[in-house]
Amino acid sequence: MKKNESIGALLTAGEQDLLPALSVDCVIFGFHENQLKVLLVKHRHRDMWALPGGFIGKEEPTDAAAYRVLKERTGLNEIFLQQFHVFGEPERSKKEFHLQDFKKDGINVTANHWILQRFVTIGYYALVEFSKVSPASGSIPEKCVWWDIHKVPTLILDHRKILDKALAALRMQLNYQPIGYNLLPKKFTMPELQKLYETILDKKLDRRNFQRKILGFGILCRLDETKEGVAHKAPYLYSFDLKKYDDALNDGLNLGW
Amino acid sequence: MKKNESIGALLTAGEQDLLPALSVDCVIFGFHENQLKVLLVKHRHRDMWALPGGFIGKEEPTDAAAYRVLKERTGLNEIFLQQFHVFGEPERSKKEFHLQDFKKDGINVTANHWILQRFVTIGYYALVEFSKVSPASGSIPEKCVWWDIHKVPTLILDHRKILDKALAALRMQLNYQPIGYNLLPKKFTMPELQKLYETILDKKLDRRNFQRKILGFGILCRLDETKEGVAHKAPYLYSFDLKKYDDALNDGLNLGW
DNA sequence: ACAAAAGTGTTACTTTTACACCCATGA
DNA sequence: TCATGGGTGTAAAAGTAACACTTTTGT
Repeated sequence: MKKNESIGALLTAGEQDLLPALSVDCVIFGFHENQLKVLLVKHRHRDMWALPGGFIGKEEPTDAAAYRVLKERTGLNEIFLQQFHVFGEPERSKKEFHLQDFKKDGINVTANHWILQRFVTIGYYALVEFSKVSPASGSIPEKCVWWDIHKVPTLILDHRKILDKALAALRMQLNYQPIGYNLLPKKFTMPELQKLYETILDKKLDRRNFQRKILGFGILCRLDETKEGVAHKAPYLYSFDLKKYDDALNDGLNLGW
Repeated sequence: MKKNESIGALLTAGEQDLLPALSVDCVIFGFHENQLKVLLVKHRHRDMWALPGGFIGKEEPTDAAAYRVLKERTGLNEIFLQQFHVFGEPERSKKEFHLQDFKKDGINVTANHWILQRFVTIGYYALVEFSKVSPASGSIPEKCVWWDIHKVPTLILDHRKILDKALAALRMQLNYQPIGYNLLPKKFTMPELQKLYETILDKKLDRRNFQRKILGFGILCRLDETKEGVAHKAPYLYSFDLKKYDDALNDGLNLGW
C-alpha cells in the first residue's frame, strides 16, 4: 500500500467512522541510559516533529483510542496511561497546516472537510519500559523515534505546550504515587531508580536519603542478587512488590492532610 | 418565550453553531452553614437531578464554555474553575434518555439527530462564594438549587460518577494548593476555614495544629477585628493575602520531593 | 593501591502530633 | 457561674536533611 493511499482512506472513511472534532495525543515517556526520553513522530514533507496522536472511533472509548495509539507506536499493551489535560482552544487548530501537507501529497480535500475543522485534543501521558519498545512508524508517519527530554526538537502546533504540561503532570504524580514500574526493567538497582527520579524532577537527590525514603514506601523487594558486569561495587537488584505498588497507586503516598 | 421553544431553538441551531459530540459538565461547589454544597439542576418531566452542563460553541474555547455555564447558573464571573477529567465512554450517552424528554415535550427529533449522538464530556469543578450566588434556572432547566454534599439526590446518567471524581480531585488539590479564597467571604474566621477543610476531607482536624499549619503557608492576614454577634469568645477575622495566595497556587505547597 | 561507586549509620533540624491551660461571652 | 468555643504553648514522635566512613571491584 502506498502511503498516501492510507491517508486517503482515513480522509474518506473518517467522516463516518470517527468521532468528529476530538482527538487524542500521547506523550510517551521512556527511560534509557539514565535519561528521560519521549517518543516523537515525523510525517513526510513536514520539517517538524509531533506527538503520536490519533482519532477516536465512533464507538470507541477515548481511553481505548489512546491505548490504541500507544500499541501502534510501541507494540505494548499493558502500560501506565493517564489522561492529564484537554486542549480546547479554537486557535490550536490550523487549517493551513493540514492543507500544506495534503498539497505536497497531491491530495485534494474540500474546504469544509472534517479533518480541517477545529479539533479538541485530550492529552495522555504514558510510562513505558524503554527496552520493550520497538518504535513503529506505521503507515502514516515517516519516523518514530525516542528523543532525549532535554533535546526535543521543534514540535508542530501546540505540541510543545502539551509536552510541557505532561511533564508537569508527571512531576506532580511523583508527589502522591509511586513511579518506576512501567519505566524500569523488572530488576533494577537503587541508583537507577534514583536517577529516574532525578531525571524527571531535573534535580539531584541525596543517595542515602532517597534510599531510606523510597524503601519506607514498602513497595520494593531487594533481591539476593547484584548487578553483574559493572565497574566498581555491584549494586543490589530490586523489584517492585506489585501488590503493595498497586495499593500505593490507589491510596496515595505523601498526602498532606 | 415558552420553554420548549428554547429547546427547539437549541435543537435546530445546535448542528451549525455547536461543536459536535463534546460537552462540558460543571461541579459547582459552595460552602454554607459549615456544609459543602453542590449546585444541581432539574429539568422538567425528569425525576432526577443533573450537574449543570452545556455545549461548546463552534469557535468557543472549552474553558470558556465552562465559564459560560457557570455564569448562567451563578451569575459569577471570576471564579476558580478547573478542568479535572474527561468522561469518554460511549456507554455514558443514552439515546432513550433524551428521547423520553422530547416525547414528554411533544418534540420530534430524527433518529440521527446530533443531540442523540454519543457525547464525550469534559468535567470541570468550580469553587464559588455561596453568598454571592443566586442560583438561576435559566430557560431550560426547571430548578437550580444547592444541595448538601452528603444529601445529593439520584443523578442522571453518569453524573454521580462525575461528582465523585470532582470531589476526589478537590481533595487532591488540598494537598498542593491553598483553597478557600473562592469559597469563603472576604473576611472569615479560622474555625470557618478549618470547617471548610474538614468538610471537604470529611474528617476532623486538630484546631491548634490546623491553625499552625495554615498560618505556616503565609497566605493569611489576621485583621484587627473579631467576629461580632457570636456566642462565646469572638474569633479573629482573617483575609487572604492575594499576592501570596496566588504565589502558592502557582508554586504549590506540600510538594514531596 | 587507588579511584569510583555502593552499602550503611548518626546527628541535627524541622514538621507533625497529641494534648492542657487560660480567656471571653451569652445563657 | 458555668458551659462553650476560641486563643495560645509545649513536649514527644516522626520525618527530613546533611554528612562520613567502610566495602567492593576494575584498572
